Amino acid sequence: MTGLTKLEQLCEDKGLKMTDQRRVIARVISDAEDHPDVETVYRRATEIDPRISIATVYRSLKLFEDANVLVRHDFGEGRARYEETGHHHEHLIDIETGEVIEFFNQELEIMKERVARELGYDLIDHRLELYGRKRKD
Amino acid sequence: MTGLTKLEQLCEDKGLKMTDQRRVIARVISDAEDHPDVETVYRRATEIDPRISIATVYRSLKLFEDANVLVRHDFGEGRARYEETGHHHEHLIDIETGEVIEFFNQELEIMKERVARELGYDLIDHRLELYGRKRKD
DNA sequence: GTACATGCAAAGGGTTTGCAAACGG
DNA sequence: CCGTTTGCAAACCCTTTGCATGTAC
Repeated sequence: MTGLTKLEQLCEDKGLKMTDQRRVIARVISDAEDHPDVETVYRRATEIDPRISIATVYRSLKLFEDANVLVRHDFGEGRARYEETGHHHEHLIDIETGEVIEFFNQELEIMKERVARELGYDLIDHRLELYGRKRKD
Repeated sequence: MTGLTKLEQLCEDKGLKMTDQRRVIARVISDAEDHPDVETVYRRATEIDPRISIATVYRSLKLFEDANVLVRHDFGEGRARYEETGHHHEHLIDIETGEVIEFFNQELEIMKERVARELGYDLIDHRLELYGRKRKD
């Protein structure tokens, strides 16, 4: 028996009605090692089950995002990318390949909080992306 | 005699052909205390001179951006905002009012560089935005 | 003069939505 | 069953572009 993915389980726990389409989309995200955009999720989903429309992909991803089981990223490419909610991390984007590298730096986290506080704000969210070129030496 | 704004002067120095429209758009940005989006630049520009189309605003802003006299920002609102190129700073966006507060923190700058280097990359660009709510105490 | 800039409206890319039909709990 | 979800296509928003006309240098 092939169990549910963690994402599917999470969705069920949250009481979301799980249609075949939503299950497939949840699995695609679960299986993704990258940070796929909507078009990519759509492509991968229809490979598994062609009865899925792009509109449903948009609607499901938004639903999952609102349920906090999924995080949407906007890397300034004009389209959104998604990944499963998990441990917090930042992204470094390789400007030559588009590859996305995850990293986490505790000091950076602390400093963001501090800067916001010093400006009189509670930090609600943030965005930190580094764009770099692989060092060739 | 009303002198040229710094931005107009910069554009002329770079050899850009300065039409009336471009001058008005440059002045609008120069006078802006905020980080106006294209629509706002268009509105302010047409108040000064109605002979300006939105297409020209887009084209001029892009031209100025390519000439590095202007910086484009994407704060994830689905539309671009612009500001004059100047001293480097980051932005904190008030999630309730949309107000943009500028800040600079040397430690953060150093750490971004370091993180990229440690991952084997040369830092080419970055994006750091804090989204906060004004502390009410 | 002539290459370049403009206005207009149409096209473009990503995303959302109205509606009737299909479906999950 | 009945409210929800879906597919489809049209609509949307921001931005870009083709073309004929106008203009800075």
